[in-house]
Amino acid sequence: MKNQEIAKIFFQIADFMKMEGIAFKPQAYIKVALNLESLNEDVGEIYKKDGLNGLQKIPGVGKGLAEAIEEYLKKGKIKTLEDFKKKSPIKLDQLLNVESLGPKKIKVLYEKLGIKNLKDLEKQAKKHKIAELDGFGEKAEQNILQGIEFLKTASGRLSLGIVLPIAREVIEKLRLLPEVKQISLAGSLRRRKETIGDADILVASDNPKPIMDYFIKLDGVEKVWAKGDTKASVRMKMGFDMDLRVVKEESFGSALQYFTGSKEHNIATRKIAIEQGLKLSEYGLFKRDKPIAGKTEEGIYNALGLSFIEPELREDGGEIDASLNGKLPKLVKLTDIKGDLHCHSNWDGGEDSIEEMAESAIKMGYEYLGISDHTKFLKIENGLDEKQLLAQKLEIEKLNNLLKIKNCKLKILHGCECNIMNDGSLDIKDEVLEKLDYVIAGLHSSLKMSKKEMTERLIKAMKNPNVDIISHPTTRLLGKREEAQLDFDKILKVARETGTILEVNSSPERLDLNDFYIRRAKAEGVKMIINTDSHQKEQLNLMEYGVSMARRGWVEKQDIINTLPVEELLKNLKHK
DNA sequence: GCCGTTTTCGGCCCGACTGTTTTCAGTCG
Repeated sequence: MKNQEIAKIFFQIADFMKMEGIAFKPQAYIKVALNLESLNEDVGEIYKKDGLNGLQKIPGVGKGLAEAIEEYLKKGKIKTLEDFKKKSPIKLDQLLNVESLGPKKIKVLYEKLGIKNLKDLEKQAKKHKIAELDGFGEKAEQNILQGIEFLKTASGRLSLGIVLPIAREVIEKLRLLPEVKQISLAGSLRRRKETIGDADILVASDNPKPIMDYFIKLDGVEKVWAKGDTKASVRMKMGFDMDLRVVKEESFGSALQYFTGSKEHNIATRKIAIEQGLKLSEYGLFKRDKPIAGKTEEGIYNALGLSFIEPELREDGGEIDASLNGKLPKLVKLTDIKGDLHCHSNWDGGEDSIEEMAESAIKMGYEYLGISDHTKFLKIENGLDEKQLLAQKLEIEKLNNLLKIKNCKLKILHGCECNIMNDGSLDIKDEVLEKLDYVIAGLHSSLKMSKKEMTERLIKAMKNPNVDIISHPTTRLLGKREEAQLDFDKILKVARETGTILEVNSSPERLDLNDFYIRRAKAEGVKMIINTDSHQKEQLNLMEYGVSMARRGWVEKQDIINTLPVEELLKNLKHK
């Protein structure tokens, strides 16, 4: 898929143009780059099918950019970018990562000091050459040096699982201040993107000063980037930035809408406002200069003729049209989840016993808990063999009897997470798999196979009548391991035909399937299950992350089988 | 560079904060 490559080039061209002071064109490139990034179809395929005309059907693509895409498809490069690079040897994408540097300043740094890359930048800053320049100063030089340090220590975005709990802690502390009338997460965190650049928090108050003062002195704060009357930005010790913004209560809804984004969603909603002769900003929705909405987000959307759009959908991925036409999905909720089928016990080296896991599940109000320990191929995880699985079955029957006597509604289901071998066979004999309540199969080894081999391997496993669920289908580890090469269209087709359920793995380091694949799976009518892959009882709480991904994938309750009561759930499995 | 039932030309979302500019440009979101 060339989409991402072309998007990257368009972003680079836009940056060079900004550096040259070219107006408006950069936005045109950026818009198309964003659209390409989120496009489900391969531009190469579009071009093959419908040529330049097909390309021009992509929003924002006109004649010029269609030809640029064609040029890349044919030659693997785009002359516009090559020319920019020839004209200036600046490593623009590298330098733009430095906080406080933009295209204009980078241009000055190159012209006056010959700075081309991070190394030059650091050298000149340490020699105090930058502070001497017109338009720069001591502060600017310090900020550059700190920006370089940050780039060395942290590599940009952190996972949702790290940032969300910290941001929630900060919110709970701020909420205690008497000046705070309302408070909410905003930005990508509220939209629950899988990785977070910085955490945004919005507060409604008439008296911001004490809030700002308190915020910049919070425990987790390492450095204060900026602090004004209504806005402050700090660096957290955990390696990400947190922004706090305070607005008046009458603007809280419009500010929340604005700061939740995404940027593309905001541009789209503002356009709708403009079409209706209104003006939408973070301060409210205005008709001439009179506010007609702003207190609540619902009020803003409704005044624009839209029904409320859940934050997870606000990516300009069709949610505005769906809202206009009353076609928004009724998203699955955490409280819809009735149980968790991917949990490990101390039988395979997990931390807690089946009984302890069950106790936690009871506390969570679950109707069922599935124990699915690793199987024998995974020696490093103490994988169970056939004999151990049968012994485990007896133990679970015993525990279920005890639960019944205690009048507990929880039922423990017995499964396993068996290993899909290189040839697509499983590491546990079918006659034992048949005796379990359900079977999960997962890829855990030889993850670098070719696309064709990997796809065939997974398809063979899905065709096994004992395999109900495929765990973490793409095997990616966020920020650590690329997803396996798979022909996802084929996988979806076979999943639907065989009734195999795909897992949405809630572990924050996996989030696999991700939102993009989830939406495709739903579109193909493939059923999914949201599991935690818990290796200790506390991890049962990670369910919300998987639910968030599912919501970002436009998924409704009926698409997820563990929203069903236990008898219905079992009926939806291949296992009989 | 794109787009259009107000336009094929003239617009393109909009505001806060910083630093060094004595009135605002650049950056960020």
